[in-house]
Amino acid sequence: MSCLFVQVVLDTPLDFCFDYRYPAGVASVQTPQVGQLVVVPFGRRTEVGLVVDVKEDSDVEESRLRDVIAVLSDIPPLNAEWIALCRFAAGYYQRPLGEVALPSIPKKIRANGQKALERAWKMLDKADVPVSVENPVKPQLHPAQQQAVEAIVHSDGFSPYVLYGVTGSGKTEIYLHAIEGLLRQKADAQALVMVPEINLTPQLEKSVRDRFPNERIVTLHSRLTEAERLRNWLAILTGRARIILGTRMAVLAPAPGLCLIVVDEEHDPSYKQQEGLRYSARDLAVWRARQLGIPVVLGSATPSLESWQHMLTGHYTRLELKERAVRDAVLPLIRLVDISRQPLNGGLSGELLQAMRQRLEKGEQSLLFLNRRGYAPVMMCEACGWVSACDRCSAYMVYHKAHRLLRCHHCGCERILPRTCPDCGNADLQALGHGTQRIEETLAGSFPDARILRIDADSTSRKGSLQQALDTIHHGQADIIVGTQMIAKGHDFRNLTLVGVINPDTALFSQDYRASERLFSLLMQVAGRAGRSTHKPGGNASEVLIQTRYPVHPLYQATLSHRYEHYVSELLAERKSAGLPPFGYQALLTAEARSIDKALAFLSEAVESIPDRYGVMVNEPIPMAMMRIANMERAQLLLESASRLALQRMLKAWLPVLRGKKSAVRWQIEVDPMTI
DNA sequence: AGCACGCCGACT
DNA sequence: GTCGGCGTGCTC
Repeated sequence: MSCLFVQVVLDTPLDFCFDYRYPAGVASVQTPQVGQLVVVPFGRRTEVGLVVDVKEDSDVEESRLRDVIAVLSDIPPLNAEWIALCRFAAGYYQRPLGEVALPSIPKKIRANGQKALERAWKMLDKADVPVSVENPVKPQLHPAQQQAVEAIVHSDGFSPYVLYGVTGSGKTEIYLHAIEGLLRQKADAQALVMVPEINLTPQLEKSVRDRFPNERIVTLHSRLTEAERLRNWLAILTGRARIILGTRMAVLAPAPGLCLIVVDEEHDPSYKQQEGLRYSARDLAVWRARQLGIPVVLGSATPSLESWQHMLTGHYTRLELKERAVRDAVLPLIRLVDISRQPLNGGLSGELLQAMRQRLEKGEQSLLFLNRRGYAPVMMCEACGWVSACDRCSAYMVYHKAHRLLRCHHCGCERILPRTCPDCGNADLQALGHGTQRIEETLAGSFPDARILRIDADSTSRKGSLQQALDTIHHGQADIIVGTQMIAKGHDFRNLTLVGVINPDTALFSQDYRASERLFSLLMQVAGRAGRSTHKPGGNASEVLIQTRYPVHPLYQATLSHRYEHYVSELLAERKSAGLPPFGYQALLTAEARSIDKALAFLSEAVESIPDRYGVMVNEPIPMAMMRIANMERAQLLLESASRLALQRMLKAWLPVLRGKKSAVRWQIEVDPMTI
């Protein structure tokens, strides 16, 4: 009998597979199959790998071949579609297959934890029969929702949808109905719903569980314990879990019966992984849907320009929700407060303070949104001009008053605020600008009787403290909330009728061409926090006050109507004339070294080593906007092409050359970068 | 990436 | 005389 060989991928940065003999002893337990997990010797360790091919012979020298030690025969093989997805992601984002496929397999499996596996199987079997509950209440769909659900449920093959609707227009309800319709079509059907942030999974999970009390629902995100991850992953792989909820990593869930993918808030930059395999979970979701021939729903109040353009060209179908779903709930009134010609009180305009006072008198809540934590973004000596610069980064250290600390938000280093200026000894250091802590202080002075709650990364570092803060708001135990990004997404507050946006102008002049797109969606999102439920009779409409020095800017003018499309065509025209995404494709090579010259020199050499440009435009290497972080200086090289294929070909030919170069400089390539 | 082997400085 | 620095080389 001829010996069999298997080709195995392992979690290494090496961009190739390894052949192993598949000995008769192992074959008697289980015939070799693509997608199986096997235990193999690797160097002087043993590793778990994934079989990607079974063959009659191997090109590898006989003497170098080693034997497969064991097959993880309890675990059903990962199917060919899943492997193809990993292959695509690895190829497109220019990483080895092993770095895509293996990290998505639970660590307890890779560590060959037999006990953990047994326990997980047992738990799965025990909880396999959910208790039947009486039918959940389903709200009546309005016609636009009905239409959207019909379209999704009756999709024929690959069908990408942009579900475009403002906050509160009932997108979640559409997801729930579409899931219900599609799961009903096949007994083994599975649905995947992704949200951009881990903080949003609990509330999604709750609404899904309430609606589907008889289905097994699992989550997949980075805060699962290893035991949970193993259990959930097995539930997905065996088809027991019919609904999968998760963050971007869930796009790699090995669901054999996938029939629907939902990407909620599809425009959100969090869908792009910023380290390791730098994938876009939204793009992979669309690829996966195409591969499987299933519908994919991209939901947003402010769709990405990429999706919007696909919608214009007819590649994606537009499903639109024009009103808020709750009866009588209206969109908040947006007002621009011109702060260029008026004195501010601790960063707050008279109009905003007045509006807050009114809310306090009526017992309603206000929210101030400010994307800057800490007390003041920089400290300064007015006598000599000293500023609180970080020694290790090209950034200012932020003042945190509670601990009298200067803290660098980039490298994390801290030092105590000096009592006097380190340069001239002046005793009077000034706080410049406003962070959430300082706004909180100002408010405490202006509204001594109000209950003020600050929500930012500093106030919610303990586990569960964000949820606790949100509960405080829901229970009406806070009058004024001051917060960062963190509160912009998802959470709706019933008694909140005023949102103030403190300092959004910086994004208008950012180097990053995507900054204004992001600002728009952020403003729409914070506006969505206000007045989601029916207004009290006689009450005023909810209001959003945006403090700006540029009220005539088209971006702000477009927010007044809440209609993204008023602004999006302008953005698209700009992108088109500049050849920027979605009309062009980019890749970014970044290098970091002890000195900027070394990083730049590396990039210049890298340019020299390009074997074939395939017409791709290669820009000059330049220092990055944040040039130095933690004493490493960083430079970047932008590659641009009107053709995605040309860019891919160029990278495929070039990166092996680059990897072959021995250099002390750390570098990485990012395809479709989000920020440049 | 790990984890070897490999050849030069300060310690019991 | 050994412990250990991190340079370069390999993993079927």
